[in-house]
Amino acid sequence: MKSLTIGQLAHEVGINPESIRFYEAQNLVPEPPRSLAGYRMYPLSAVLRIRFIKRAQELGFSLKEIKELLSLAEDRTTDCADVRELAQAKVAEISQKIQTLEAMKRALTVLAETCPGTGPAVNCSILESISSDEARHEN
Amino acid sequence: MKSLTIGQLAHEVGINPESIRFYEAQNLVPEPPRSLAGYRMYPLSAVLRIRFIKRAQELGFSLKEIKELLSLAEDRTTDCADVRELAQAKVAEISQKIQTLEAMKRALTVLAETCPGTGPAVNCSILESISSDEARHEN
DNA sequence: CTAAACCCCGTAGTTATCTACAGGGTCAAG
DNA sequence: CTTGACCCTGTAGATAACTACGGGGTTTAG
Repeated sequence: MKSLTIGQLAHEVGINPESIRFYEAQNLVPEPPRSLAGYRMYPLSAVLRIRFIKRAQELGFSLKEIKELLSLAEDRTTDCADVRELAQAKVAEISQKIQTLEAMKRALTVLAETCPGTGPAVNCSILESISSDEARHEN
Repeated sequence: MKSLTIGQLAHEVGINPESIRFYEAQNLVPEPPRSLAGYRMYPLSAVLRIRFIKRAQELGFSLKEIKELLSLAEDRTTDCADVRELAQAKVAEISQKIQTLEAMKRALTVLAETCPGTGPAVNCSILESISSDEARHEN
């Protein structure tokens, strides 16, 4: 067995065939050769490519960024620094998101703690606080 | 001046009129009375309501959740505990997101540090690692 | 030989949160 | 009384990353 149908490939990597076609349409996966009947016949290397995509997604890269990573990976003249730059930019972006979430969490935790936890909500401190706080950006 | 046109209200809270109509369509803001010409005429309290929405968004609530918060806030029989529960659930959700992001950040940081930072990317450790790592979920 | 399970293409729908038109009416200033 | 800034409705587009569907052909197991 030298090649895989789209279904076999999808099964192998744990996504569904439609997603693979979608990746193809987005130029993340090259168009594979076709069988006589027009079926996509994937080389085994396609498994690696899709795993790369999935792993990069887990690391927080968007498909657009993954496309960039893939073309860097394919270009023999790419310098490591280019790749590292993308990685570092993504780290910075993730850090920023974390900061924002931490700020939201702190603010909400304070609210939840202030709430008496029982009694009519008419004077619930959470609702009051949401109503009246002028955006205290802690980030 | 007892009421505001949609443009005045929008200006007052710093969003644009289209968003207010959108909130109305989503039942986050009640339909206001209309002028003879059919213009929306908002009571001053609409300012508070939209500020509530904005503040809750900053705290990480989705519009759907905000709708829930608003109806809790309006229902005189609501108990504080119901509100606190929503807040705590949101704190948990945010914590989870933070954890995921922390894991992504750690993994990516390791990659970026391992990368020599120069030289051909053919054997760039980042690309290699993305290719071969079997999803090491650290979360 | 037939029925299930697969594949094809193209288009449309999903979720969230708006934003942008198009094609009209209205109001205030000069 | 005209011009520009506003308002109306309804529909479509933006973004991400798929998912579903309709209406077909193909392959394979029994």
